[in-house]
Amino acid sequence: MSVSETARSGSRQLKLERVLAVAGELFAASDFQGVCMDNIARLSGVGKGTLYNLFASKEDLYFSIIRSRLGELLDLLESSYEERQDTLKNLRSLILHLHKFMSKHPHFYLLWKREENSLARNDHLEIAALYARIEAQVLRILRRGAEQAVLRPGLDHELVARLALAMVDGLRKSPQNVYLREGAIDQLLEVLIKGIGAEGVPARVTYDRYRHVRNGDER
Amino acid sequence: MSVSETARSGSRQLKLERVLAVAGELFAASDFQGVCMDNIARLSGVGKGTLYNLFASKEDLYFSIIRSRLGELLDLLESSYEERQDTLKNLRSLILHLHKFMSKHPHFYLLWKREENSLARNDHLEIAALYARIEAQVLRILRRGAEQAVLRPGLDHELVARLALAMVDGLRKSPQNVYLREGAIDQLLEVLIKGIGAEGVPARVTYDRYRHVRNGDER
Amino acid sequence: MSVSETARSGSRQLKLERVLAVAGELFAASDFQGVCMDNIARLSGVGKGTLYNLFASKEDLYFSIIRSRLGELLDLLESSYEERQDTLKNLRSLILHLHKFMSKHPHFYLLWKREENSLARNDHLEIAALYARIEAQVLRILRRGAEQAVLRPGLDHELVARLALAMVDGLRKSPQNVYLREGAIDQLLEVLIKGIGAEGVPARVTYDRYRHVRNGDER
Amino acid sequence: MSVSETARSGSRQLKLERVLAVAGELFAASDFQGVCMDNIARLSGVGKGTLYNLFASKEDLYFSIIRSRLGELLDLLESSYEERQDTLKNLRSLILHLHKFMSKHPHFYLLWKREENSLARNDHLEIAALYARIEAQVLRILRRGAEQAVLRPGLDHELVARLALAMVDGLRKSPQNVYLREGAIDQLLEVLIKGIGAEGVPARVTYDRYRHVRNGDER
DNA sequence: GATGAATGAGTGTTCATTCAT
DNA sequence: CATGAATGAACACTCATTCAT
Repeated sequence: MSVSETARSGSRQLKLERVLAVAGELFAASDFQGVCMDNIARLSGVGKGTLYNLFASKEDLYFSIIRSRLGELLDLLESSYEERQDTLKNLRSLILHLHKFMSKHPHFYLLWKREENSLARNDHLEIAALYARIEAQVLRILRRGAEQAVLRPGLDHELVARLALAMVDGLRKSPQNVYLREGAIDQLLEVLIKGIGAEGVPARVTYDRYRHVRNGDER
Repeated sequence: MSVSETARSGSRQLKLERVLAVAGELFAASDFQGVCMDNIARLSGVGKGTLYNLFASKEDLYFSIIRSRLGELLDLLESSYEERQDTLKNLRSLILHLHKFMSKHPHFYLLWKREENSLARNDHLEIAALYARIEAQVLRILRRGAEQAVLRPGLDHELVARLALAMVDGLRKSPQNVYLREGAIDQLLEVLIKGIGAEGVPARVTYDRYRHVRNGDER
Repeated sequence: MSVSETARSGSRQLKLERVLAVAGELFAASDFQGVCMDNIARLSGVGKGTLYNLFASKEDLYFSIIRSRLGELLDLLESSYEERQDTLKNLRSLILHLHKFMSKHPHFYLLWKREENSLARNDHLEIAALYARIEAQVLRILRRGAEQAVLRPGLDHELVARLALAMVDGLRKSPQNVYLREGAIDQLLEVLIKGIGAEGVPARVTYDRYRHVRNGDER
Repeated sequence: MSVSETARSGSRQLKLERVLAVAGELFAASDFQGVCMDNIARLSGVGKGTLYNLFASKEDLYFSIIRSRLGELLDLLESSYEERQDTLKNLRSLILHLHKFMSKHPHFYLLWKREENSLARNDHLEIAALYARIEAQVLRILRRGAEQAVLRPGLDHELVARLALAMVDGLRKSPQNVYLREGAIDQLLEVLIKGIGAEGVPARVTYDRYRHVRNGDER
C-alpha cells in the first residue's frame, strides 16, 4: 500500500493485479469449475506455478477476487459517509457509489452476487462478513435518519437496508444500456425516499448532481 | 401431464420427479460442476443410464429443474391475476405468491438466481424468456394501475417492475427466520406502495389477509 | 476362488490379474513414484478409469500386489508344514519353498523387501502382519525342534528365526545365476543346521531331494 | 578433506554436511520422490540454488548420502582388519563394526538397503561397487580363515560372505530395542561360527569384549 | 428400457530445475 | 557465489458419457 514499495514487490503487485483481472473475467464468463488454471495462467502471461505462488489454490484465487474488490468498495462507501451531513444525501451518495462501482466492475459484481446464492463454500463466511459491513453502513444512515425524523417511524431498519440494497441490484439486471440511462438511479431514489421518508420530506434531491462517468472499464 | 398416461409412463413420471428433486437439492448445495451424475443416480435410485434416457445431458437436467419449477411458478402467477380486480390487490397477490413460492422451493430459487448471475450458459435464453414473462406480468399490473390512476404518473414501469421483483429477492437474503416473520412482506408492500402509489392511495392493504402457510417443505 | 465363477467376474478377475502383473513389473523396475498410472493402464490394456474401479488408489494397487502374493506364499508355507514330521525336514521344506517362491516371483519379492525398508507407509501394518506370520511359522518349527532336542539349547528362537529368513534373503542378492546354482541352498541349510543343531545331529539332509524347477517365469 | 581448506570452503563443507544429514533423515522417513528440494533447502538453512551448487541433481544428492556414509563405513572396516590377527577375531570385529555402524546411522542404513532392492537406478553401479568392497573384505577374512584351517573345508566363501552379511541385516529388522540387546550379536556370531567353523574351533569369543556404546545418535 | 462397468479427456496441483538479481 | 521467484512438464484422480448385456 505504501508508495515506497520496491520495484520487486511492485512487479509482483502488477502480476497479481493482472491475474485477478483475467481470472475475474473468466470466472464471470463461466463459473468456478468452468475455468481452468491453465487458461488463467496463459491469459495472464504467467506460468501455472506462479499462480500457486500468488494464491494457495484455485478457490483462494476465486475468493481473492471478490475479497479485494469488496474491500475497495467498502473503503469507498465507509469513507464517503459524513456523520454531520444531511441523511438523505448520505443515502443517495451511498447508492450512487454502489451503482457506480457496479458499473465499473461488472465482472466482480457478478461473482459477488453469484456467491451470495451459494450456500456452503468454505470461505463464504468471510464474504458474508464483508457484505454485513455494507448493510451496517446502510443501517447507520437509516438510524441517523430516524433520529433526524427524516424517515417515517415504524420501519424495520434492517429490512429496509436489505430492500434498498436489493433495489440497487435490480438495476443490474436491466438490459445493458440501462447502466447508462441517466434517470434510473434517480427514480430508484425517488421510489425509495417516498417509500420510507416521513411526510413532507422532498423525495427528489436535485442539487449537487453526481456525474455518471464510466471510466476504466475492463474491456 | 395428461391424466391418461399409462402406468409405465406414470412410473417414468415419478422417476423423473424424484430425479429432479434429488438433483435440485444437490445442485443447490454445491454448484453445477460440483455435482456428479453418479450421485444423482444413486440418490434417486435409478441407474446412470436411465438419467440419460430422461435427459440429454447433465446440463439438460440442470436446466430442466429450473424450467419445470419456473413453469409452475408462471402458471401460478398468471392464473392468480384478475383483470377486473383492484390493482393493488393484484400487485400484493403477485408478490405474496412469489414470496410463498420461494419459501416453498428454496432449492429451486437458489438455482434460478444463481443462473441469473451467469452470463453465457447455452440454455440461458430459455430461462431469460421465462423470467421475462414474470416481468411482463408485473408490467401488466402496473399499467393497469396507471390506467386506474392508482400509481403516480411519471414512473418508468419497466424499471419499477424490476425494482419490485428485486425487493422480493431482498427478502430471501435475510437471516433464515425472516421467511417466517409475518410483517416483512407487509412492510415491503407498504414501502413499495408509498413509493409508487399516487397521492392518497392507502398503502396498507389489510382486508383479505393472505395466510402465510408453510406447507410441503422439501426437508 | 470358487470354480463356478460367472463369466463376468472371471473376466474381471483376469483383468485384475493382468493389472497386478504389469504393475508389479513396473514397480519393481522403478519405484513407487517412478511409475505412473497412465502407463500401468496402457500396458495392461485397460482404461485409466478401470484402474480406479479395481483399486482405490495408486497406493492401494501397489500394496495389493504385495498383499496378494504374500498371501499366496503364506498359504504355501503354512500348508506345507507337518506337525508330525521330522523338524529338520520341515525347516528345510520351508526354506526351499521360500527360495522357490522368490525365484518364481522376483518382482514381488523385490517390492516386498523394499517395503520392509520403508518406515511409515499407511498400509505398512498389514504387510508387517503378514510378515509376522512367516516368522511365526519358522518359530513353530524351531520350538518343535527344541522339544525334540534337535536344536541345541540356549537359543533365542526369535532371533534365530530372523537370522534364518535373512540368510534366505542373502541368496537373493547374489549374482543372477545363483538362483539356479544347485548347491547354494544346501550350503545355506548346512551352515544353519550346524549353527543351531544339537551335537550329533546330521546337518545334511540328503534323502527326499527337492527338485529345483523353474516353472512359470514372468517374462 | 584436506586440513588446509580456506574458511570459505570450510563453511562450504559444513553446509554440505548439514544438507547430507537433513536430506538423509528426510529420505529415510519417506522415499526418493516423497522428499522435495524445497524442504531440504529450508531445513538445511540454505537456498535452493545452493543445493544445485553442491549437487548436480536431486538424484546426485540422494546417492551422495549413501556414497559418503558407505565410504566412511568402508574406511572403518578396511582399517580395522589386521592380517596377522586371529581370523575369528577379525570376523567378529567386522561384524561388530557393521552392527555398530548401522545402529549409529539407521537413516543411512535404511537408504542403502532400500537401494539394494531397486534394480535400475542410474547410479546403482557405484553403490554396487562399494558394496562389493565390503563383500571383498569378508572374503579376505574367510580365505585367511581357510588358510589357517579355522573354517571347515568345502565352503563356498562367496556364498558364506553373503550369508554372514545378510545375518547382520537380519538384526536390523528386529523390534527396536534389539539393537541394544547385548546378546543378539553374540548369538549371531555363535551360530555363524558353529555353522562355518572347523571341528573343535571355539564358537564363543569372550576375551576382548567390544563395548556396545550408542554414541552420537542423529536425533 | 434399464443398468453400471469401461473409458479417456480434462483438471488441480506439485516440484525439479533454472536464472535474474 | 547465494537466493528464491518463475516455470511447465508430469501426474493422480474424476466424471460425463457410452454401450454391451
